[in-house]
Amino acid sequence: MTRSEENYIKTIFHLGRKGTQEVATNAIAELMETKPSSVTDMIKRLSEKDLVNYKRYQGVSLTDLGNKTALNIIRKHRLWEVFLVEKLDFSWDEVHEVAEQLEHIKSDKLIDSLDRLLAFPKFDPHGDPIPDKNGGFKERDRELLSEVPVNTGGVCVGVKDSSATFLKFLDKNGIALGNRIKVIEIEEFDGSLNIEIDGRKMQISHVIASNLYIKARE
Amino acid sequence: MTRSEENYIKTIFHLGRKGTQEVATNAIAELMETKPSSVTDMIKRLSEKDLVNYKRYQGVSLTDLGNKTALNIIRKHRLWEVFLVEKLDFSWDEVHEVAEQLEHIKSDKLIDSLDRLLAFPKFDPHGDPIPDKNGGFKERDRELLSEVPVNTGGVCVGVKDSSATFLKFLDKNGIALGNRIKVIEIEEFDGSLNIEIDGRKMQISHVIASNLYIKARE
DNA sequence: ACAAATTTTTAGATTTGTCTAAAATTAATT
DNA sequence: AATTAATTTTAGACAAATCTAAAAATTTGT
Repeated sequence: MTRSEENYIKTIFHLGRKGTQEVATNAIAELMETKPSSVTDMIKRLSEKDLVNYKRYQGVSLTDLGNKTALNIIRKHRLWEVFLVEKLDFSWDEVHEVAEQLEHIKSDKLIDSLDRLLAFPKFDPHGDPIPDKNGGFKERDRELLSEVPVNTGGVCVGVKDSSATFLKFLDKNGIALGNRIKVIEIEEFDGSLNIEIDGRKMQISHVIASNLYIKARE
Repeated sequence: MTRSEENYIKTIFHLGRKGTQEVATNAIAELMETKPSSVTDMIKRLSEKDLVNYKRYQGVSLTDLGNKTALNIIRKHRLWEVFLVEKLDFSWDEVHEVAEQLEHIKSDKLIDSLDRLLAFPKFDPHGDPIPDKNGGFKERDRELLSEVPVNTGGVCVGVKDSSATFLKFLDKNGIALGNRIKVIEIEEFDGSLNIEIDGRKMQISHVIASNLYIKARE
């Protein structure tokens, strides 16, 4: 597998999660910042290799092999992210770019040893689950902060948007994974929330709340 | 810099160390297991980028920029080797292949943090020196075991041949960096050596001795 | 349902890095 | 010094991955 093929597989995986639909050529092109015609070319190659199911004009989906491949790349990406934060003191907004490179390194021994060094972490620095060697992982029970009613709350366990911009904003406002968050009031007018976070009161916009996951209430 | 360009620069650097001569196209092709015509093509590209000095039919040498580039790649390669051995329990014959991939990862912060994690090592697992951030490094005073006279010795500090085959042979015979080696007798007939290594007596061929470095006698 | 808009694919070109085969240059040998 | 041998370069071709521009298929809107 070339680096480029791996990137396409990964993108198709991420787009495939959302809806159960086939993934559109244009969606892939947009996310990868490339042209639809390039996507079509690559899809054909991936189809030859039995990594995707493809019928002209009908979008694309991963085969079992493609799915397994995607999970392996994601496993590597997320393990490297943990490594960068835990061992090299990277902040959570700095890890993505480097992990994008490291995820393509080919060595089973390397990744298994890394897993061991990190004590087999189950989640990456953004709260996303890390697939195990066989591609298995359990999506943690969680819900968006914007979805819970007033007077409930929970521990912050992940972010939906993991862009550097959003993560830096959270840092600046002292919001991090592990914080205990409780919704005090929801503003009718613009949907902004008054919350209590680790004892401290603050107000956040609806957009912020809709990108923060808290552990689901049982 | 593309991966391929980096590999050429690295190869030219290694070949350039040996003699002070310009490096021959054929030598590069042989070491990289590619064709001379491909080498010529690439040399032209590197020349355009001011990484090598090149005159047709006259061989090639690194510019200052090329040299700096080479040292940076070698720094990364050797730091990753230390990481693999120290943190991930790789053996010294397993590190090269993976380090060949890792050396191309682009992130100054990554490599500086790695350097710190490893406590700024000065030598890699084969005893080769690790250049610092500015490309500076001191070649350790050392000599080949095959060059020292009877009854002298020293600590084993490096290997000349770092192929997996040779390293595995050393493992099998209990020879490792840090061992104290003394030459007891040199066989006239085939140049093989009777040595004492960490108290234990053994015989090694001339070829073996000419690939083991010991710390130079003052 | 049919025209318009959108999406997707094809066709042909480009860049990088490689190759083979042939030509040019340099080195070696007698 | 002239011929042979070895090395190096050129010329032309190819695969991977991309692009632009145009054609084909699908979806949308009225």
